Amino acid sequence: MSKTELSKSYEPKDIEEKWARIWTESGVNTPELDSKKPSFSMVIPPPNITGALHIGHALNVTLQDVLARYKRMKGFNVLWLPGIDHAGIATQNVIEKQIAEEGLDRHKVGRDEFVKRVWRWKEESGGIIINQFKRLGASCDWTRLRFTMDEGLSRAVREVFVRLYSEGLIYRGDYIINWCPRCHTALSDLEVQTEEKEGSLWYIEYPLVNPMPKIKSLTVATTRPETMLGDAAVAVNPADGRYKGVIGKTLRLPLTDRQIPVIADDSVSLEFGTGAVKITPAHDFNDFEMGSRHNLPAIKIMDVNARMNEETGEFAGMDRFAARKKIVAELEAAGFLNKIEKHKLMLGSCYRCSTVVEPTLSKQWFVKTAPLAAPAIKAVEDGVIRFVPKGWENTYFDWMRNIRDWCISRQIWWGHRIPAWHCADCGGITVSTKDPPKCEKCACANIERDPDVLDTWFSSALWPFSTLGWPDETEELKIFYPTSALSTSFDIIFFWVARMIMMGLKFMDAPPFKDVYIHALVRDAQGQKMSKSKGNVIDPLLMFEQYGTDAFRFTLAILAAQGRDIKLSDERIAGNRNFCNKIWNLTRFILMNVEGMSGGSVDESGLNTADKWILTRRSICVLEVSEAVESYGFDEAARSLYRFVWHELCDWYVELVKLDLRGDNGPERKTAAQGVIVAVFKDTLKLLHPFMPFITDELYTYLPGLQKTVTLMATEFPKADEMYFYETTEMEKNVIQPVYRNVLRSKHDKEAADMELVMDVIRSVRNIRTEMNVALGAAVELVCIAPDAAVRDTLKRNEGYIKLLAKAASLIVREPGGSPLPKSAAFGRASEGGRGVEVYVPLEGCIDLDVETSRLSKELDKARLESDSVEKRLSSEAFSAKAPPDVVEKERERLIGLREKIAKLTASIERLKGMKG
RNA sequence: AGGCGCGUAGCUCAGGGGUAGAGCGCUACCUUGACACGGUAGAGGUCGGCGGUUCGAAACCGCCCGUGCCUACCA
Repeated sequence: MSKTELSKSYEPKDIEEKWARIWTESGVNTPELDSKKPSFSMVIPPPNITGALHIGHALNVTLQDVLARYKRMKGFNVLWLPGIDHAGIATQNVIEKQIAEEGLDRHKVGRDEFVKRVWRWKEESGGIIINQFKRLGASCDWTRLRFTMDEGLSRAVREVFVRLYSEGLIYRGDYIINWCPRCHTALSDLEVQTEEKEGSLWYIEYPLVNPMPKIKSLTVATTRPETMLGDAAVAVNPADGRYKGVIGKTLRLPLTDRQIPVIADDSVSLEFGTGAVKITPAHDFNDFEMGSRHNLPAIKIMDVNARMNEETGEFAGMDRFAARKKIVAELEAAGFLNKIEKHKLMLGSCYRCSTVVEPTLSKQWFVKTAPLAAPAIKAVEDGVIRFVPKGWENTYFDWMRNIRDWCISRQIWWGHRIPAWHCADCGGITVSTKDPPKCEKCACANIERDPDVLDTWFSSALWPFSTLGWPDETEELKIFYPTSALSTSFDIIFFWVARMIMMGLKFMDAPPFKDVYIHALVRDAQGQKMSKSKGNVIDPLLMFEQYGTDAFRFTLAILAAQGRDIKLSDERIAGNRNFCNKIWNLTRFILMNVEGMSGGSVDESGLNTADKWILTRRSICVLEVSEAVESYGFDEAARSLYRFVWHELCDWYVELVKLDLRGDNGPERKTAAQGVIVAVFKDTLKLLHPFMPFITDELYTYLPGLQKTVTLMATEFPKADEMYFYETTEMEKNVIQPVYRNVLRSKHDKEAADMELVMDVIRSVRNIRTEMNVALGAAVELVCIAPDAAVRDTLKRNEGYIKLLAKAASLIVREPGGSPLPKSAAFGRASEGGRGVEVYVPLEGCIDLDVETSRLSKELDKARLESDSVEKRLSSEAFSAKAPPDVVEKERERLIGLREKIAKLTASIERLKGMKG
C-alpha cells in the first residue's frame, strides 16, 4: 500500500457502504452454537415496522454495537439478535389510510383481505429501519432477524396465552377501559398519554325528588357535563356535615326522567367542588370503582365513535363534544346550571392518534398481574437483575408495586388473534394452542373465534425467549438465555422491560437479562425533546451524510453519560468529524514514515523515554476503555480515547519522533520509533473500533506487517501490557508520590514521569517564546538549571527532543550557581514540586524589559497567593495532626517548590530592574 | 400532590473530601513535509444560595431557590 492511496482528508462516504456490507456478509456476527467461548447475548429492542431511524434508535443501537463489538474482541461468543415488532395499532392505521385513499374502509375490504394487505405492505415497504440499522453499522446477527408476527413467535404467543388462561392468570370480563374512538380499540393504561389542559368545571343542580326543609337540591361539579346522562348516583362524603340527612334520598336527573340515589363514600373529597360528585360508572374509572362498591347500574351512553347512543334520547347520534355544548345550553335554559369555573385538568389521549380517549365499560381480556409481578420485583430486589443506572430501579418498583391488571385485547385486525373460541350454544369459551373443532364445554361445533387481537406488547414481552425458539428447547436458548444485557430507553420500562421480566421468570424460570442499561434521552441543542411537530428532529441519516457515521456514533457515545439527557448539536458532531480526520491523517503520517519497514514489533532494548511513555499511556488507555465499557461508561471510554489519540499520541509522541522516523538520529532510533508507532497505532485502531467501526476497519488494512483479518471485530482487544503497566498496590499508593498522577500505575513511572518533565520544559519555553514574541523561525539558546543530578541527566538524554519541540539551537543543562546568566534571559519554571527546573531563555537585544517584568510579576502574584494558602494550611496544627501523612508531606514539598519559585521570580525581576537602569 | 434528576468557563458537559477539567466558541501568532476538519500560546470559573459534618467541602448531609422529567382517580 502506498501513501498516495489515502486522500488528504477523510471522506466517509467512500468507505462506509463497503464495510457495512462486509460485516453483514462475512459471518463474523453470527455466533457458533458449539463454541467453547463464554457467551454474551443481547436482543435488540424491536423497532416498529412502521418506523424510520430516529435519534433514539441511533443512540441505542450505537451503544449496543459498542458492547457487541467489544465483547467479540474480548473473546466472547456474541449473539446480538435483531428484529422488528408488528406495531398493531400503528400499522393498522397506515393501511387504513391507504384504503381510505381508495374510498374504502376496512369493513368494506374485509378482515382476511385487510390482513393480506398488511402483509403485502410489510414485504414491500415495512422494516426500512433494518437497513438503516445496518447503515449505522449495527453488527447484529442478521441471519436471525425476527418479526413478532413470524410463525415461531406467534406460536410462543399462543402457548403463553393458553398457559396463563389455564392458570387463571388471563380472564375476560366487563371492566372500564380506555377506548380510542378513532382507532376503535381498547388501550392499556400505558398507551394513554395525559396532558394538562385548560377546561371548565360546570356546577349542575340535581333536585331532590322530595325536597327537604333546608335542602331542595344537590349541586355537583363536573368537568364532563355530557356524562350526566349516564349518571347512576351522586356521592357525598359521609363525614360531610353539609349533606347530613340527604344520604339515601333520591334525586331527579335533569333532562331525563330518571331518578338516582344519593350515596355515601369515603373517597369523596370534602374540599373539591361542592363535595357532591356525580357518578357515571360506565364512563369514568373512579366512578366505575365506586359503582362496583355500591352496586350501581352502569349505563353506557356512547357508541364506538364516542357519539351519544340511543340511551340519550334526543342527543343520540351527536358527537360527545357537540353533545356537551347542547346539554350545557339546555341545562342553563332549564335553570340547572349554577356556574362555570375555569379548571385545569389532565386529559388522556391515544398515544397513536392523539384522540381524546373515552373511558368505557367494555368486555375485554386481562392479564392478572399481581402474581406475576411479585417474583419480578424480587428479582430486582435480590440483584438477579440490575438496572444501570441504579436509580431506575425505584421507577420500576413504584410501578410494579402498584401494578394494575393489564388489558391485552385490542379491537383491531392486525396482530395475534386471541386463541379463544366462543360457543354460540352454551356460551362456553374454549382456549387452545390448536384451532379446536368443537366447544370443549358442550362439544358442539357451533363455535366462533374471538375477533380481538392481542396488545403488541404481549408478544414483545416474550421477545428474549421467543426469538431463541421457545417453546422448543433449542440450543440457542441453552446458550444465550438469560441474555447478558438489555439496552433501552426509560420510557418503556413499564411497557416492555417490566413485562419481559414477568414473562421471562414465569416461562423460563430465569430472568430475561442480567443488566438493564437505561440510556439517556436525546434532546435538541436547546434541551427540547425532539418531535416531528416541533420540527426540531435531527435526522441521523442526514448526519451520516454530512459528518460520517463514525463521527455521529462517537458523538452519541461521548455524550452518553449515565443519568443525564443528551443535548445534541451539529457543532458537536462536526468536532468529532474532525477527530476522524485527525485519525485519518495520523495514518497518512505513519504510512509515509514506515515504508520498507519489516515486522512491526517492539524491540525492548531500543526503547527510549518517549517510547516508554507512549507505551505506558497506551496501556492506561486500554485499561480505562475496558473498565468503562464493562460498566456501561461509554462516555468515559470515548473521552479516554479522544485524549489519548489526539493529545498524547498526535500532540506529543508523533511530534517527538518526527526526526527519529526521518532517520536523523540513526537507524536504531528509526527502527525503534517505527516499531513503537505502528504497534501503538494498531492497538489504537482496535480500541477505537467498537466506537468507530468504519474508519478503523478501513485504515487497518493499510498498515504494514499485520495479519490480514476481515475486520477488527475478529481481532483480539488490546491488553494493558504488563511490561508497561501494572496495578498499584495499596502499599505503593501510600509510599510513591509521583508528581504526575496519570503515570501512577505505570511500571515505567520513573521514565514516564521523566517524559512529563521534558514536556513541561518544552511547554515552559514555548510559553516564553510566545509571550516574548519570539519569531517562530528564530531558534533560541536555552539554559536549564536543576539541582537534581537525575533531572539533569534526563534533560541531557532528551536534549534532541527539547531542541526540536522548543525550537532551541542549543541547550545548556547545569547545576545552580556557577557562572552568571545572561542578563537578558527570560525566566520560566517547569515542574513544580521537588523536581523544579529553572528555564532561562536569553533573548539578547530582543527582550522587552517591561513586557517581561509584567509577565513575571503576574506569575509572582499567583505563586504568592498559592504559597500563602499552603502555608496557612501547614501552620494549622489540626492539619498536621489529623490529615494523612502523605497529604501533609505533599503540601510541604509544594510549599518548598513555591518558595523556590518565588525566590527565582523575585531575583529575575530584580535582574530586569537592574538592566533597565 | 408525590418521586427522580440537574444547576461547574460564553455554550454543551465530565469530574469528585486535599493544586478546577474537556469539547466548541473567543484572543494572539503560525499555511512548518500527516492534518487549517490543523498547530502553538493564552484569556475566561468565590463549582446555584444558606447552614452542617470535617484539619480541609465544588464534592458528603440538611434546607432553600431555579430548572427538567416521570407517576397520581380530586370529579
